[in-house]
Amino acid sequence: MPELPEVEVTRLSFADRIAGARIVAMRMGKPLRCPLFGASGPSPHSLVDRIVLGVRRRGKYLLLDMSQGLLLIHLGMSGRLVFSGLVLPPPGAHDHFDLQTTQGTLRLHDPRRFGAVVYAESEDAPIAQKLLGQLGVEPFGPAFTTTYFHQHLRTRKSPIKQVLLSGKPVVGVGNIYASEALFHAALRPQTLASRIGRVRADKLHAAIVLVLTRALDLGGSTLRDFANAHGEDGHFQLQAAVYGRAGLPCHVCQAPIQVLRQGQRSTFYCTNCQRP
DNA sequence: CACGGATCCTGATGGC
DNA sequence: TGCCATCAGGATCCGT
Repeated sequence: MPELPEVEVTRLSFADRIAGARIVAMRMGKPLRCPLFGASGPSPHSLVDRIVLGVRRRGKYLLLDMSQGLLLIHLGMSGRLVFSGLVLPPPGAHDHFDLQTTQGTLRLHDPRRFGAVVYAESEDAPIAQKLLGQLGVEPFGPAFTTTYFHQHLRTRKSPIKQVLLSGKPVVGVGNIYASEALFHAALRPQTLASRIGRVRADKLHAAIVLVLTRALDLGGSTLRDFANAHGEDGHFQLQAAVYGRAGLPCHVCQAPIQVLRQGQRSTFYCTNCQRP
């Protein structure tokens, strides 16, 4: 479900409410992408009585800082977090993690189980480094400059759509926002990244920031089931220019939006507005 | 090392 | 209605 805007919207929807809470209990359901605790890690019970200090985000990971250690939470394709001060209903078949605190319960619902909840002693711990260490720069951070972006693209031989999805130059751009950013930059998704010159790289850089910012403002995209931790839908999908619009007229030129497969993912674009 | 493909898992949808 | 194929917001692993 979640690309960077959805993850950030989720974070904003419960960070203030959980900060300062004391952990009362924890429950795990079916296994997720990574085991919660490594072989030599603490027992689940040992999280009890730790204090939640706050929630940060790195790429598509949420980092739940505690008085000792942190939890890395990833929503995968189908994950959704709920945080409620009320008593939650008994966990369903796809509720794989509950963190009960003095201020409410955080619950991960993830039918496909591509998500992850992982404990690490610190951000420098091996497991945290393995998950976070290779990530590209933050799109809203100072390291994401036009010069850096252009230099990175020059080294990549793949189509630009796949380079964006790789998360190497910049994190947080997933399948929806990659198509959207390329549309706003007037770039064909098949264009080899290495063939993109400075001017168009700068344009794509601006398009990425613009699209992610707009999606954040609109509360993310709700395609099938995304909701923030309050249970509220996002609205970006209502104004997507190309994503999910195969065969429909381009809002700019009326030509039918095309769809193609790149790396087993659908890419949407306008042949007329976007050039190789 | 960089690339492309297969893979993890469940549910929704559409064609026959 | 049932059955099968395809697709879905992500990331990792494994050949080449």
